[in-house]
Amino acid sequence: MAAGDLFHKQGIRGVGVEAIAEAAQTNKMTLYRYFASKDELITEWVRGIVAHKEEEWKDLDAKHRGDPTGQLQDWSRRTAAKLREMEERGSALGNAFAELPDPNHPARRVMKEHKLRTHKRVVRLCKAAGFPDPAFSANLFSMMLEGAHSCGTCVGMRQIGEHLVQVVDRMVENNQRQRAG
Amino acid sequence: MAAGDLFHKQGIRGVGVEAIAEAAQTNKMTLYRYFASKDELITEWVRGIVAHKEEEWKDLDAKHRGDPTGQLQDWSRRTAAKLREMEERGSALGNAFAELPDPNHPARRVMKEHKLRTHKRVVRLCKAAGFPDPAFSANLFSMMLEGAHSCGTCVGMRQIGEHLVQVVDRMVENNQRQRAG
DNA sequence: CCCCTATGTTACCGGTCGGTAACATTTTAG
DNA sequence: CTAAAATGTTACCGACCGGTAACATAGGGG
Repeated sequence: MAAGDLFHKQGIRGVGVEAIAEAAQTNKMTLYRYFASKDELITEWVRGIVAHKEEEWKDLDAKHRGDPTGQLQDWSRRTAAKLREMEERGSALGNAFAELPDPNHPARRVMKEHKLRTHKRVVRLCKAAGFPDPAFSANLFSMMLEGAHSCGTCVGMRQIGEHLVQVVDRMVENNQRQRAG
Repeated sequence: MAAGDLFHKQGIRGVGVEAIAEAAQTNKMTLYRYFASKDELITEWVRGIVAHKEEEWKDLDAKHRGDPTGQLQDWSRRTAAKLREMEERGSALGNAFAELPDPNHPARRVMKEHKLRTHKRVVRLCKAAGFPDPAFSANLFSMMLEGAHSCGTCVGMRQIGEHLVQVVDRMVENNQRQRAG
């Protein structure tokens, strides 16, 4: 869905259905034959993003099977890579969350469930990696990964990405050293 | 400005000028005699938030004069306290940022300058606190503080606040131990 | 008391937006 | 080739929104 770029760049509320249709190389009428409302469009877009992220987690899991610390490190590296080519406008999901004040909006539910799944996954990884307080470390990771987006707008995405990777690496190494020694 | 609550709760774009006027216990006309446009209203609101935050930094500085680590710790504690009484809807500034896609919007400029000032301040504090890599540590702090808002929506604001405080405390203590030993 | 200023009221304008109806056109399948 | 299904086109509706004009009402200082 190329229309998603519009949502991300101009904000959900800032882009009209007509523009969405144009970006999707169709027209409003056909759009409304597939989606009942703009909200459904939004929700489907969010669902797509979430699905993509979950897919990435599967990739991560496949590439580092039985290596939780490797997964965590790769996760930070991928995030840093994405940050590098983002520049200015923040996270798509984060912005969408901000633009949908209604807590009962279906798109919000999708996001929340995804967030929860992701968080549980990170906790699980931290536990498997042998962190003494998995919930604590997971929160730390999540906070940084989330915060990097907004923080990068003033520090520069490259630097924030690098530091992100460094922090995660350092935490992982410290943990491994502690377990070994 | 009580109208600011509306901006925060319903989103900038989701609240009309009429509603703003009502919240300010006046009417649209009088509003437009003081503010040229809705964008100016937004900008002034953002300016208010920023001013309040800067004021808090002054407080922090006054309360912990010559004690940079104390400032950092108190900063995290105050943020945690605010998180605790926030529940659901994220950071006002963060959301505003997401809702103003135009990078040349005056409100965005205000936010960006504030972010930059804050970041420099944190770097300065980290340097004064004797952190070996101040830029690195400052980024770490900032990332966590920013990320806590969005992260708290799935973990719970209380827990995220506690962990935030713990992390900062631990970092500070580690640093002090390293300098002493 | 009166004038001047600040505030309130109402109605309105132009524009945009989400969504729909009716009809024309193209594509696909049998 | 033809019938049916999908897609495109145009025009429109009602609602809302940012912003303004004109006028009414207060209210405070001389």
